Amino acid sequence: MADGSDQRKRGRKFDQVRDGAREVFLSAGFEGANVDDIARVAGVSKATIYSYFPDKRLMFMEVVRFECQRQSDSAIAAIDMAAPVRDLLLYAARTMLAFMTSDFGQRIFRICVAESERFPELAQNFYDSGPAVVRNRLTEFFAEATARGDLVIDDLDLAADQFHALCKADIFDRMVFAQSQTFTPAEMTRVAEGAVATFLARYGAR
Amino acid sequence: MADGSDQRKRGRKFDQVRDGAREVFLSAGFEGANVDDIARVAGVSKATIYSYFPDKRLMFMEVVRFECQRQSDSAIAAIDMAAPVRDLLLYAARTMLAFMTSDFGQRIFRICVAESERFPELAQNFYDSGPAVVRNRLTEFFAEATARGDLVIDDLDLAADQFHALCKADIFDRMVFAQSQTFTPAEMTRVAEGAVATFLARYGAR
DNA sequence: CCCGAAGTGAACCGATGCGTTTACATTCCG
DNA sequence: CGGAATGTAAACGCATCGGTTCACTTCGGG
Repeated sequence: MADGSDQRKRGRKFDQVRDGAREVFLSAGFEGANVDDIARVAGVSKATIYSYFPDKRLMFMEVVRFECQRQSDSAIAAIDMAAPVRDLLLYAARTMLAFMTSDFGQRIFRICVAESERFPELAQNFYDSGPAVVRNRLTEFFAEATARGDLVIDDLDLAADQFHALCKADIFDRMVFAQSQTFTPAEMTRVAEGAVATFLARYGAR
Repeated sequence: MADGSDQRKRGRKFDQVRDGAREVFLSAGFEGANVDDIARVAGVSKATIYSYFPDKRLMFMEVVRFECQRQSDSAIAAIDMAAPVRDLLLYAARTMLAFMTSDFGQRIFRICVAESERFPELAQNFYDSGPAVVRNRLTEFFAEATARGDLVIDDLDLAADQFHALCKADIFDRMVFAQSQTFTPAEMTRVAEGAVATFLARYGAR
């Protein structure tokens, strides 16, 4: 209800502000982001910003909330429950790798870690609105595949976590410790296929 | 040479300063650390600090350098090349998990991620002075075990990375996204044994 | 015991950055 | 058109924090 597009008290430039804030926060973190920069990037005056948000902290929280919402909406990526196990796993591995190595994935991860003291629920909210959805879907699939006899899994949660972990092998450490930002398709294929092979060696039906 | 204990120009309170800086930097990060706090924690005046270090940045780098050195010295933990494969893997898994979940491990990881822009070589130096040592040792062991016929590994590096990744399953996400700081022995045993089981399912000789 | 080196504590400087204010412009809508 | 809501630009107050200075005290070796 309300006035048709959920504008409430937001002025005409609300989206500009939020998008500018998103860009600056994402690339500089909370502490590193400068409100004057946000105003400049958003193409808006600082007074306008402060007419929307009482302070920088709440502005940050709104950006995060909105971003989690966006992610949540798009994370409902269908997983074809009937697909062959190996195909599905490979698809899931590639999807996770693609997100993890994406610019957004890297930045949001860094922010979650860096601001975990200042914003304790940030990381949890982010995780719940995306990665957790995928993980639950995967667990669900594992349960069905186990029931069908395609997989043999005793600890479903551990299996899901192991698969996720296997997908990060090599790539993750290089991202964090060697500041590699880009990875070739070949590198990602090697890791994804390796993850599937190891996972199936343990949990595949003989 | 020099004067017996490598004191160079360092005054009597050099260690106090470095230890205080270590404590504050480790718990607050570089930006979050306040020089007056460091002085207070070190039990020293600010002027003394600035008689040792030209600025905060170099003080931070000295702390990191020293800490990497310490880690490097203690990371040469012996790995018994002749031990049964399963025992060795379980021991390695427990060791990695213990470090990763330790207070120091968690803090240093957070700093590496948070300050990677400001100090690009920080993460690399840290990694090289500890985790890389263990990883290389493990790769070496895998090569020998493969030569002996105890393991069947085609891509040694990927195998090492996968093992490392498997050891972080579940635990890592809970640390980063749910801010869990402590884990019960049972939780760590579950993950460690799961990692070894999955790894051997793929790479163990039949 | 003496003297120079090391350390102290507190005030101070300058930069940065959040948030406010004010005087003015633009936009929207009846 | 006309007035109210929305936005602008720039200056300002104020707190924080890195780094300096200075007058004074403490320490330690000859």
